[in-house]
Parts: sequence; structure tokens; C-alpha cells
Amino acid sequence: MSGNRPATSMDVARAAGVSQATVSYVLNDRPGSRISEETRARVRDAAERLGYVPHAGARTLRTGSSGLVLVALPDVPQGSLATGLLEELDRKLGGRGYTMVQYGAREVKGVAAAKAWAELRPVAVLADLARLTGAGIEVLRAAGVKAIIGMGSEGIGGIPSVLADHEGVGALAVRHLMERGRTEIVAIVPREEGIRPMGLERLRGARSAGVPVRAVDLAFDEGEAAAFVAGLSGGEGVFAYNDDYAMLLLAALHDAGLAVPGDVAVVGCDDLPLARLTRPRLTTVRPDLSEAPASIATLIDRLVRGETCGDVGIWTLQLIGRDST
Amino acid sequence: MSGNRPATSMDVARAAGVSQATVSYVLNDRPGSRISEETRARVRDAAERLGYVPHAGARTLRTGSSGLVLVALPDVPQGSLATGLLEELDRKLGGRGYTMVQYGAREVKGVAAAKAWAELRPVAVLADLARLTGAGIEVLRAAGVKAIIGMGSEGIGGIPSVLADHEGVGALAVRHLMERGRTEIVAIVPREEGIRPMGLERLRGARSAGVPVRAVDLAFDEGEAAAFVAGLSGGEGVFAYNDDYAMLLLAALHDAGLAVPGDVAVVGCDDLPLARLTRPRLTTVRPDLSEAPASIATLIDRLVRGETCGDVGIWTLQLIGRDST
DNA sequence: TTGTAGGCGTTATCAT
DNA sequence: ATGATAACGCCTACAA
Repeated sequence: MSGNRPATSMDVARAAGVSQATVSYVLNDRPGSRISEETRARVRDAAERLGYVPHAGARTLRTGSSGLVLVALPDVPQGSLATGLLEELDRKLGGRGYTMVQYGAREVKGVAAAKAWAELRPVAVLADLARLTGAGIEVLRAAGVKAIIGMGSEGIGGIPSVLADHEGVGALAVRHLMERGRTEIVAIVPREEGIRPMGLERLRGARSAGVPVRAVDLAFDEGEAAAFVAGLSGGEGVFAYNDDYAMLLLAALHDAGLAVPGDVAVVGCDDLPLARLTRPRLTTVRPDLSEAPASIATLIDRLVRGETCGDVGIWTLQLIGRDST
Repeated sequence: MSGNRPATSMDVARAAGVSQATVSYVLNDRPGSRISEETRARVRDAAERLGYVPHAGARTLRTGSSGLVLVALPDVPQGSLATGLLEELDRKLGGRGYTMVQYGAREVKGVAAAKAWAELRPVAVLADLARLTGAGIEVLRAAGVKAIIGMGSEGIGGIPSVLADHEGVGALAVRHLMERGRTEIVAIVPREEGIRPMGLERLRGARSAGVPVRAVDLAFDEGEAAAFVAGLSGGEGVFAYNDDYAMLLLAALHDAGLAVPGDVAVVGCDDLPLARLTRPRLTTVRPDLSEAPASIATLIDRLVRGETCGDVGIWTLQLIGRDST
């Protein structure tokens, strides 16, 4: 019962006593309902009994198209936000007949990664912009990938992108600090490789608000945070890049005996569930990703159909004022 | 330059002025190096120029085996721990010639999910045990999947599993609380659907330590936490299921004016970076997953080769004593 | 040293 | 209403 090779549609045909073509007709129920209900039942029954499952590779070969959507996102953050987005995107794509699959980060970027993806002949590739190069895109194009989409914050020429407005985060946070009467603004820029670019964009946004902003590089480390806090004179408003860094600062401020928001105001970003547990409660910029899955699914669908599309935003931002400012 | 269909090995052959078989020989460099270095160069050059990438589906069809390893994990937790594990597993599998791919949670479980996975004719499936049913396993078997592996905490008959020792977590936490002189022990059981089963196992482990343990159902909600804390008489030792719940309790205890560990001791699990930032610092059970990727890769490899294997543990546990106990 | 040919599982066209 | 048959892209035993 186990060592056999997988059942083919030919096996099903034999078991049902019909031709193999009939099996194909029944199982994909082709429009022309020229097959008797009784035959259909026999075929379906045989398929069930044999545990027949169509061979995606063979179908791809024959039809010229795998319904595969390849998602190659960075391994770095993967917060619950991104996880939820992907889950919903998967659902949406499934509803439209696609199969979404996530490809790991082994082949880091560029042409090597593109070749690995291209082997699967996906109909769409959704990749972190940092992993796409011009040459890589060319490889995907040549492999017949209809929809090549970048994800990140700065679009790249030639392909539509799903963009996160990191500058908006910085701008919103700083504007809020100003409204709360802070004039001395500090923006944290994380030193971690994977997220530093976003930190720089949030910084740029912070500086667009019209007041001088002091940028501070910081690793996610209690020692560094303590040193940073020790240099504070009091009265500053700090945009901490995200909730994680904000929590790091909150702890350091607590240890140093500085009051929040009395001495220092802190704003994070992400509205993490854990960040609501800080005392004082953390003010944060909440990215609303609820529209993203539908937008992305539609974008993919359009591109696969050969239409041309522009970039699409991934979130809308909202400042959640709590006690830390 | 763009509307064409993907280049085939036949195209490469024509461009290089050789037969299609020669292309195949060169690109896979077959042992018998019976092809002149000059021809090889011509072939490789042509392949490069045309942007040729082999068609995984066609190769699978011909060779009878895709090197695909399908990972179908729950969408629920996906902490940085699991993310890191998968990344490393991907690397390990890549080194052995497999292609690892993560399949979303759309088809929730059972036969439907198994059929969706089986279409891709993976050589191995690594799935959350909650998503595998006997019938589903049968479908995968019938589709020729060589390695069917469950991930979870309680093995299921017939397939090897990668097991997490949740009982060990509970036992270790409670033993620590006892050592710290706590006699009244409370174990939190999360009410969230996806993680509740693990909560129950950790509870069972907690009860194996030989002292009475009061179980408390709790949603991840500040209101519920406050109500729970209000009912505490002081002196309890609480095993909070994980660091998230521990942080929830820490906040509630703080709000209620109870001292930690003076009035109540708290132990979490996971050793989250964010949980190190609480004041007092959180005592936690740290799961060490560093050996897991290698173990799993080896397990897959063995099964694919037809050897039979038993279960494998996913982690070793260590209690990290900090200030909350 | 290189070319020829067959077949993997599907779908779809064309006869019957 | 159903059954042959060809083709998709690739690998490989065998022939030249």
C-alpha cells in the first residue's frame, strides 16, 4: 500500500474504465458537460479511492503556467504585523486560484536568488527590494514571470512596488512631539544591519517636520541605551524608531531615574501588544496594514493579466497618543 | 526582449550549435567528462546569454523527484525563535541540495491541506502536528512524499516527529519557584485558540513537580490580568506560560501595587529580548534551539533515503534566573 | 565526443 | 459522449 509510485490520471482512467482524457474532463469539469453523470461519479470515485492528486509540475508544463506566487521577504523583522499580512494575502490569492509560497532567504540576493526563484516558473514574485537587482529582474523577466513586485520603501525603476512610508512615520512622530511642546528632538537610528535603512528614512521624515533633529545611532543593547540616556539633559522628545527601541529606552530612563514624560518624552512605532504594557504606556505610530493584502492581490492579478500598474502603498499611519508623551 | 517565452535547453542548444543532450550534459556536468572544454564554454556562454534557467517542473517530471521540502507551520506564534530556526534549516537543506519552501496556512488542515501540498510532489513535508490527520498522511504517502514529519509536542502514530518538550518547561519553572521558597503555585493557561494546547501541556508539566498547582485561564488582556491579580493573596509563585503573559502579569501587578518578587514571583518562557527590559528583570525558561536545524535536516535526509527514524527533540531547556523570582 | 529518441503526467485538439 | 494523440521541457540510455 505504500511503496508504489503515485497514481496518475491514467491509473484513474483504468480504474474507472474510461479513457484518460475523460478523467481530465471530469476532474477539471470542462464547460461542455458532454459526460454522463454516472461516468463522472465513477471517475471521481476512482480518483478518491486511489488517492489521486494531480501533478503540479506536469500541469505547469502542459498549460504553460504554474499558478505560483513566490514571496521572498527579508528574514529580519517578521513581526506579527507582517505575518498577518502574509496570511491574509495567501487567503486572497487562494481565492483567485493562485498558490502562494514563501521562499527562504538562503540565496541572499541578486542574480543567484533570481535564478533559484525562476526555476519554479512562478507567475509572480514578490520580493524585498533589497534583494532585487536590475540583472535579477532581467532573469525573472526572461523566465516568464509576469508580475515582479518589490517591497520596501524606495521604488526601483521598471517594476511596480509595494511601498511603506517610513518617512511618514518619522514626520508623524516628530510633529506629535512638537505639539506636546518638545523643541529638542532626538531620533534613534538602529545600528542593526537589516533595519538601518528604514531607520534612516524615518530620520529623513523626522527632519522634514521643520525643526532640528539630532540623530543618534543605537544598537539594541542596554549598555548603549544607558550611555545614551546618561547624556540627556532633560526636556527632550525622542522618536525611538520603533516600539522595541522605545521599550529599550523606557527601561534605561527608568534605571537613570528620569521621568517619562516629565523629563523625556518617547514615541515608538508599530503598536506592539507588548508595548501597551509599559508604564507609562507608550505613545506610538500605528501602521494600519488592513488594506494591504487586498491591494497586493489585486496588483498581482492585474500584472499577471498583462495590465500595467503603478506603485501601491502598504499602510496608513495613525498616531496613538498614550502616556509616554 | 520581453514578450518571448522562456528559453529552453533546446534554445540553448541551437544557439550553441550543439544538440540538446549536450546542453544537459554540460549544465549538469555529468561524470564522464566526454565533452570538449571548448564546447562546454560555448554552451555555458549561450545559456548565460539567453538567460536560461532550467524548468523545475519539467525536471521533476523527468527525474521523478523534486528536491522540494515543504514546511507548513502554524501561523500563530512565529516568534524570532522559530524564524531563526527555519532560516538555518533552509541553509542546511540547501547545502544538501534541497529546496525549502514555506506553505501558508490557507488550507487549514487534514486531507484538504494534504492534497494541496501533494500537488507539488515534495520530497518531504514538515508540518504542524495539529494540521496532520491520519487520512492526510495517507494522501501524502500516496503522492510519494518520502519524509512526512510532524512538529509539535505530542507524537502521532506512524510518522517521526520533531517534539518540543512543553511539559519540561512547566516542570522546570515550578521547580525553580519551589526552590525559591514558594509553596503556593499558580500556572497560567492562555485562552487563545492556537496556543492553548501548549499551555495545557506546560500545566501538566508544572503539576508533575509534586506540589499542588492552581490553573488559571487567562486571555491576553489587561482587564483579565487585573482581575486575576486582584484575587491574589500574596506569596504566590506564578508560572506565566511565556514571557508575553509574564509581561502582562508584571504590568498588572505593578498597577495593583504588588511587589515582585516580594509579594508575587513570576516566571516566563522564551527569553525574549523585550522581556529582558522589564523591571524587575524577568526570570524565564530559555529554550535552546541551536541544535534543531541540523537535527531536522539530518532527519529529513535519512527519511528521504529510505531509512527509518524515530522522534527528535527540538530544544533543551535552561532556567535563566533574574529578578522576578 | 556528440546526437537520437523515448518518456515522465497533463491538458487539449481532433477524430470517432 | 469518448478515445487516440501530440506537446510541454528535461534527462539519459544507447547509437553513431
